[in-house]
Amino acid sequence: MIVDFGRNPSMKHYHCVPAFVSKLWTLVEAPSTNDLICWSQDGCSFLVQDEQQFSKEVLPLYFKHSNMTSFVRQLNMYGFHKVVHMDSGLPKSDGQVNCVEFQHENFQRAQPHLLGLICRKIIKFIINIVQLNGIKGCKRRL
Amino acid sequence: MIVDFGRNPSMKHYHCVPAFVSKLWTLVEAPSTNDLICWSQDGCSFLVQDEQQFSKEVLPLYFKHSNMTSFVRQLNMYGFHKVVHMDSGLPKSDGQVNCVEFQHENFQRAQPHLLGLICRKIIKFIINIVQLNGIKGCKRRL
Amino acid sequence: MIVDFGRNPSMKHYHCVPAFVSKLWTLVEAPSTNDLICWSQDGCSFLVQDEQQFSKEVLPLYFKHSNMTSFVRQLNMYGFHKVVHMDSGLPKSDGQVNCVEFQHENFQRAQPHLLGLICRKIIKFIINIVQLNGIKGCKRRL
DNA sequence: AGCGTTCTAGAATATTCGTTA
DNA sequence: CTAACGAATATTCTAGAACGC
Repeated sequence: MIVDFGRNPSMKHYHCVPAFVSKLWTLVEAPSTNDLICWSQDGCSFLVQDEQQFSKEVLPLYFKHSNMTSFVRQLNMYGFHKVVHMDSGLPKSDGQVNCVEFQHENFQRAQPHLLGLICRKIIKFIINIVQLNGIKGCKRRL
Repeated sequence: MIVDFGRNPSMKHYHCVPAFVSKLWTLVEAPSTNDLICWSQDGCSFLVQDEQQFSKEVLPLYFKHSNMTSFVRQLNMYGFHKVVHMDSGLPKSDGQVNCVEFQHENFQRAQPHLLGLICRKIIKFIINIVQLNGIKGCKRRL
Repeated sequence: MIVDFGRNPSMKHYHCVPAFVSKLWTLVEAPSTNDLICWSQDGCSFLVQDEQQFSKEVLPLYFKHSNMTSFVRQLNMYGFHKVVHMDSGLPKSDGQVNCVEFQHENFQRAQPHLLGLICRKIIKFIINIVQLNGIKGCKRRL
């Protein structure tokens, strides 16, 4: 397995590592955004320091949106879990920024070889009414 | 059903008309881009005059991409069909721009009340291996 | 039915109108925060002009949190729907702030008598007749 | 027992890439 | 050859579920 540590978000992603996971790794590693997103001290999780600035400035560099909620939906989709802090939900004192932490057992600093183990949860089923382009009709119209 | 024909892309679209169809209508109607996308003469189809310029300049104003292929995929998804021209496939002479034409029986000039009849083809099925967070385990970790 | 239009968030809420709905009405009506949350032009929906500033400055005045996601969860819980705009998700030009719009058929300007019709969705929980510890296990770990 | 807050998941559309007919 | 489709991930809006009050 190969992981690309390219400096810009246009790096390739390889077949064993989903695009999201590859981008996330690059994102957390990137020194230029370490003030907004970085590894935790022990390297077993990552921190987003200022959710609002992060979503508006960093997310669109890697994804087609700037919504923290979409980012979190993807994290959950890949099995990441929020690390809940004792003071979450409490009002912040002045100048204190919020801090969000997420964790996945196979997403750890200096352990890129584990990334291939992170997989997306598959949607269980979908249905139903298929709009047929004229059931007996031709599939091509001139 | 209500469709908003507002002049700018910030107008709403309502639940009976899918976002794509609502955007497409606005796009074809918009006078500012009539040189790139417009109704055909009889109003039963629409034309894209310069595929390249259209995809790079117009699409990102309405969608999260600038790829003609993604636009076409959506058109097919909603039951639109390409109108094949006699000279398609022939080499273009200098200065002649390509022209693409698409059609849907419920997408016609001055007939917005038909838009609600245009519906997306539903994906027929999806499968499979669900990553279980520990089958017997909890769904939430703190 | 009585609705309290009190100026401060400590107003009472009355039995026919849930606390959340009562607070929401007060919030939208309040002139002091009209730059962040207000009625739409036709009075059939309400707008949040700057999601980030709104969540940090206004929400904690009325609720025990400052998270937009919690606010939205409540809105959905009471049957409100987001009104999707055509340009949603597209990159904003300079100085252009995001705008979120929500709607409920019984939440309209100058129609407080309708508020009593807004009710919370009932939780559709499944009763586990037999407590199957070890099989279904706990759903949360501490 | 019901409401409020939080974390996670469901469900539908959107985007991409590759294949089919 | 190419229009149309399959299939997977991505993004969005809404709902499920746990827990505290």
